[in-house]
Amino acid sequence: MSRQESSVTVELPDGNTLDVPSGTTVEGVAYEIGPGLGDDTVAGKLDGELVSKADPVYDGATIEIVTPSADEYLQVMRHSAAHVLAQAVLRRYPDAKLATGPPTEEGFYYDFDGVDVDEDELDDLVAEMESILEDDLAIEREEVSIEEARERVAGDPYKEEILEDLASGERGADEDIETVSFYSQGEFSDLCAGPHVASTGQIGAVDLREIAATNWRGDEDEAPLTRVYGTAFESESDLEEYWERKEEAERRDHRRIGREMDLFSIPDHSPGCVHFHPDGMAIRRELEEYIREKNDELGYEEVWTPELNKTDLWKTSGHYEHFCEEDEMFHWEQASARTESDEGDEYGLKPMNCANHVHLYQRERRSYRELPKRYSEFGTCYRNERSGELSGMLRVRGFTQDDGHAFVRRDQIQSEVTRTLEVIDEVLDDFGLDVTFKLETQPDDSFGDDALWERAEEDLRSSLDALGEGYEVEAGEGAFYGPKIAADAEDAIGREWTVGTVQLDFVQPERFDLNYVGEDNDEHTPVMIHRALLGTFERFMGVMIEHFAGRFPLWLAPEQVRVLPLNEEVLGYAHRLKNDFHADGFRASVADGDDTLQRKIRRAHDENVPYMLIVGPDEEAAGTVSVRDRAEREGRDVDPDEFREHLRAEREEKRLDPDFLDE
RNA sequence: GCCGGUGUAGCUCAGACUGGUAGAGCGAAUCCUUCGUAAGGAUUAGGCCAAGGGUUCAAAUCCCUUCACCGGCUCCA
Repeated sequence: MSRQESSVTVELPDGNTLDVPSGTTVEGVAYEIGPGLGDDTVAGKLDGELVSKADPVYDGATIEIVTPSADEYLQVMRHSAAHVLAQAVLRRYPDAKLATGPPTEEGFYYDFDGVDVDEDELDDLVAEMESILEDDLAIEREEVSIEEARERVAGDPYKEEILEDLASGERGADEDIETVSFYSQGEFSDLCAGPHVASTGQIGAVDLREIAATNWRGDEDEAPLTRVYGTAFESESDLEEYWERKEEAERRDHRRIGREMDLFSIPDHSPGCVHFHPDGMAIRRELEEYIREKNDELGYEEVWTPELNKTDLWKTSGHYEHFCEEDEMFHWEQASARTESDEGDEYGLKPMNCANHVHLYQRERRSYRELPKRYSEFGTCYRNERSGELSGMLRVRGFTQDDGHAFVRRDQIQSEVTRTLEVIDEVLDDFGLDVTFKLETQPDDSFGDDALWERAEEDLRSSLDALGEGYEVEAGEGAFYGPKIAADAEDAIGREWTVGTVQLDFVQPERFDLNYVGEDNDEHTPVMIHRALLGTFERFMGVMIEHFAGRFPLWLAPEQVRVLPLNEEVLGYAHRLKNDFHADGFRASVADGDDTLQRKIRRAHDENVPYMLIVGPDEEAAGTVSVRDRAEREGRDVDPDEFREHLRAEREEKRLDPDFLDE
């Protein structure tokens, strides 16, 4: 292929290539393809990166044209909406200093200094923004020299900083930069790489969500800023739909449902520590039993080790150093007045279970024939998470992991990890959860040498490949002792939470000097695999509550069947039915208060009971029941034995929704 | 931890700006009602207004401190 100085070649999404004169912009390429496309061009993507339509293309780039029908359009529009917000804020607060205002997954935000708004004023700001949209101001791009840009941003400390970073090539700029771009609309102008829509009128609908505080560059030591969150959509109806989704997320909030269904509480006297109420514990017990079965299948031996250890243990393992750096370990010197010794011993609450399992491994001399040696434990750990991090059951200080450690030979790593991943996949599938695997690699504060890390990451990669489900890589997110695979489940609000994990650890076996006697009669160092299928019972239950919105599958439901007697005459029949369910291990009750039937039904629905059995004199006489499920379906003249048999199957197969009344 | 907000009955919230006897709905208890597929009626009980300090003749209300929670930032299972 001959390539001249004056032309560049770009690759189009369909795989074809196009030669255009050097310096041609994204928009120029679009016109080259077709005038209609050119007219529609809003922005472009060069090698996947969103750029302005005025950006020149470069040789070898893969180019995509962003038009109003593209997914990226929303992002562009929201970026423009952020500018409109800044413009509106400046109209009301002329002295405000602008920091940054990017689009986000859900909308956009803009950070300001010198703005003191409260939630009540958001409506006024929205009105101001809407008037800017109505004015349909043209959004214009301007390329200016660094020198001129300096003059323009003079007195705006944050913009000055951004500009200087750009000028010195620090913020991702790969070449010397001579010019920067400004975007302006009406009296407003902002240093910005773009891209943007052509005019403010093209932003369909905007709204502001909330005010939050942040710091310049997200750094606590930097200046505090006020962040205003908003969102924008192409139409009012899309915006309304968005708010409905937010409301749905709020209705599903596990803290709200947990209180309403009386599942758990986190009292002020133990922040970050979940108290499981009887109904919440019923769910946890099911989860525990389920995981025990899985652990049995995987060949784990269940153990229990204490929460309290001397910190010496954690100093050997490296946890002490790691956790104390962030002040995350609960530890103290225990005064020893009784022994009159000068110094007390230092104790701590375990932040992880692994060191205790190492002790169990280490107690005996191990042969290669014993490996993999696997210990599992529902171990309760404590970490002193910073107060601002705590969040219901999802982020806590005291938590119980469905933990397990496998001590393996190097040649066993891949099959062991793959098998564990398969089971995690299977487990999360039983809950109907979408899961994404992430490979998290060596962090900055890692222990152990790089060659070990490389090898460990390679092992995990090949296990993930063997699983064949695809995965994402998160660089630098691994544990300090080894890389890990995180199984992330998505909650109702679209947040992803790490539930299961598999972590490789070459470091602790060395620090504890673990070994086994190999076939060759020499000592070898085993590798530790840390893993959890659900992660922690606390977090997993929180995710479950939101995922099911409190409408748990039969096997997890705190109350599975409620018998609703029509009147006092049939109380005896109702209780006999309930006792039959109890005999089958079901959680069942009789609504024997003096409420009306309608009221009893209403309550059972409010409490998300999967099945209601309504019985009156007719049913008693016929020896039948009337079944109603929480999806408001009804079935009359049902044989109770047949129903119970169905229930056993529904429970056993962990079906997600009551299906006795399915057609 | 940082920035902002909130804390009143078991729950959801009025009352606070402008200091002057603490309110409602739901829930609970009791009684009436004995009911056929999402709220029958009446009565009663429930609060050291998060905790501590201050201002004042007087504080749920104004000020300060602490604690907890919520939303972000940052950090993690």
